[in-house]
Amino acid sequence: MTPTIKDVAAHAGFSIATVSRSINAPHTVNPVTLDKVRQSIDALNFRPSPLGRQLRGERTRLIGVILPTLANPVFAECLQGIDELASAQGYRLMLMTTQYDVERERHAIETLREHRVEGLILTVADADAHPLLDELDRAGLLYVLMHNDTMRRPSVSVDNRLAAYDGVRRLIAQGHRRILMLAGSFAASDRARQRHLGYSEAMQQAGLVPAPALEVDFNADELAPSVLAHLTHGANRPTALFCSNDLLAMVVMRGLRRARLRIPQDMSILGFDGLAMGELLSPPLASICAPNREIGCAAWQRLLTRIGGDDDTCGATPLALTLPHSVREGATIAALGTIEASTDRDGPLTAARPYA
Amino acid sequence: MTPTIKDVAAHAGFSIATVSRSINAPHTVNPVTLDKVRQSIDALNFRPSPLGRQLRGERTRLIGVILPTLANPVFAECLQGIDELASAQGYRLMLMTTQYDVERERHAIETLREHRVEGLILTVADADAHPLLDELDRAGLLYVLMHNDTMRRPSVSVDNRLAAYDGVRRLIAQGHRRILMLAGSFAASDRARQRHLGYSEAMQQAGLVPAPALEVDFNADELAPSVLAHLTHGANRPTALFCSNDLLAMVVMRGLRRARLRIPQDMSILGFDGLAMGELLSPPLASICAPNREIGCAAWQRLLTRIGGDDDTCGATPLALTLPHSVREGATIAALGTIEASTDRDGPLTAARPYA
DNA sequence: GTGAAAGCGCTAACAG
DNA sequence: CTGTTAGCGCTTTCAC
Repeated sequence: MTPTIKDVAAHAGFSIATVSRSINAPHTVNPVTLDKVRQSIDALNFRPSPLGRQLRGERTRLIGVILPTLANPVFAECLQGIDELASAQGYRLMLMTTQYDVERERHAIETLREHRVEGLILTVADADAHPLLDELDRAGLLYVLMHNDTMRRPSVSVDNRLAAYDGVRRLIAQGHRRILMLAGSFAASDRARQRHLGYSEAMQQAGLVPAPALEVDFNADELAPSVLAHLTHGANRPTALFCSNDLLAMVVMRGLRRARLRIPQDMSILGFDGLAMGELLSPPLASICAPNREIGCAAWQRLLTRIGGDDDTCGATPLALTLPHSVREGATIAALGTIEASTDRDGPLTAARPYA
Repeated sequence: MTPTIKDVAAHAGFSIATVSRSINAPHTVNPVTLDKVRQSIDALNFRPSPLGRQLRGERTRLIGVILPTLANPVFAECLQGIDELASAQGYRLMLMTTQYDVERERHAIETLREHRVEGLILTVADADAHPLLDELDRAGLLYVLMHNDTMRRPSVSVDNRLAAYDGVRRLIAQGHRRILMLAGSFAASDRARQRHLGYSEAMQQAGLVPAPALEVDFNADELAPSVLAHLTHGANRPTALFCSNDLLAMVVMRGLRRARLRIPQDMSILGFDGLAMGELLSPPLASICAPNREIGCAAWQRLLTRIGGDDDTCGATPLALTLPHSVREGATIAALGTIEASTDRDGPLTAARPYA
């Protein structure tokens, strides 16, 4: 069916070795020969099979990408970033999703290893204590994490703690004092933990009392009554919500509306992710923005560097690459009419941060 | 590094052939031998390399997926559907994106063919007259289109014309008479054309005059002044907009708001795609829903059937598989205060349709 | 500058 | 039931 190197050799009247050289090291072959070979290649429309090369121990030019889901645009955006660079540089993507299931993570890693991918770009639920990643380290298979917030492994992410801190400070600066953090069912993820830490720090620094993150079911059509009670009842109801991601923020906004709360008059909302879509909402969603596409790009670049052999593990490059976040203003946040809290001991938001 | 079949053979004290058989045809091998081999496999943690198999001409268990972009959740949802089924059935996905660029489509198809994928699932800009697809037909490489609306090729889609027709009828039933269709920069796509046909038919059937689709720049921050003029000026301004996809609808909604138009009081909006996200908007976006995940699933299943060899090209199965659409109610559509048009000669929306 | 031949990991005849 | 062998498409010594 598809022509092989043999066909070309026969057609050109040379050996397969010469054909191979014409492709991989043109300068080592007689220009006249080269020309004939090339003509045969064109005539037969020959393209060398990656399979042969791979088997020969060459680089497979394959990289594996493992994501929790594509339903969250955060990951689709990362993937977009990876794909743009990687495919322009001649690498192919093998994609697998895990639905945050550790067993599927294991399966994906195994499968991709079998396919001899040169490296892995992945997002796992919790990176720090992850036996599979330890195994990758041992096996010498290169990988770069995206979004996972850990110092122990190669990763590209924003500083989730600092980002959350910055965002919550914004809420506080707007006069909010009773601020609650909401998290999805994967509250156990390293990101969510870091974000909660940032929230807590911002609160404490303002003399406020941080609360544990309130877990919200992502997929339910309505907010659970117990959650709604937390958000609406009593004089101590929160005036602002920090949602651990944008999708959650959108679900919460819908839930609040159904409960006849107005946004932002009755409740301010701050998301996390910076989904492009959030800006199209009404009111546009205020969010702590991670540069998702860039995270994908950077992850690819780090992987490529490492594949290239520049093993700078012990060098200057830190394991965790932190990309800058930003806080996107949005009409889902309103200043609290009466500034209840003047406890802001730290001056304007641009003041010194508690940690670099 | 990774153990090969040879290592296992040596470890177990048998030939590689026996090891191979133990894996691929266990029943043909002596139980005692089998047991030993299996122990060696476990001991060495051996997993057969797909590369060897592939080269041997076996099935690669690879399928190629080519999508315009992942920035539009429509395609991410399709991909999700494909991935769920395919990876559960032991197939791997190689993903490439094209940004609607024909040259990249060509490159993607070529690349994936080189990798000996067993089939392709793809969405192209315009399927009918697509030389690359003709070439696939000739070459005998199986493929299934998603979302492309053509009768000439294997595809899974909704009936874009009928769907648009149904949606626009809904607008008409609400009293709207001046309805404009908006399309993105890929107005040339087969889908967009079909949707415009459906729009036109619904209009004409109600005695209204369909207009050409108004092209809108997707990525601009604001609506172009010329577009805005169309939408707002004069007594003949439209009261309802049919947007050829949901992302466009969202951009348009934002543009209208910035121009101080209220939705739906000043303008009704109907989208197309049924993005889950649309329901989280405020007001929730009315949309013509395509079952995107299911389209992905169905495309995979069709491909699998064809790979399986059941070449029913000449059989009963029609080339184009049409999945049912639905019209999602949403608060972006309001009934027109004064029902200007009682020209609706066709009674309720459930009446006979112009084509099956 | 070119060709012959080995071998990557595996499967599938074909012998034994 | 098991081993030997050839060969998938390719790169790469090693001779010539």
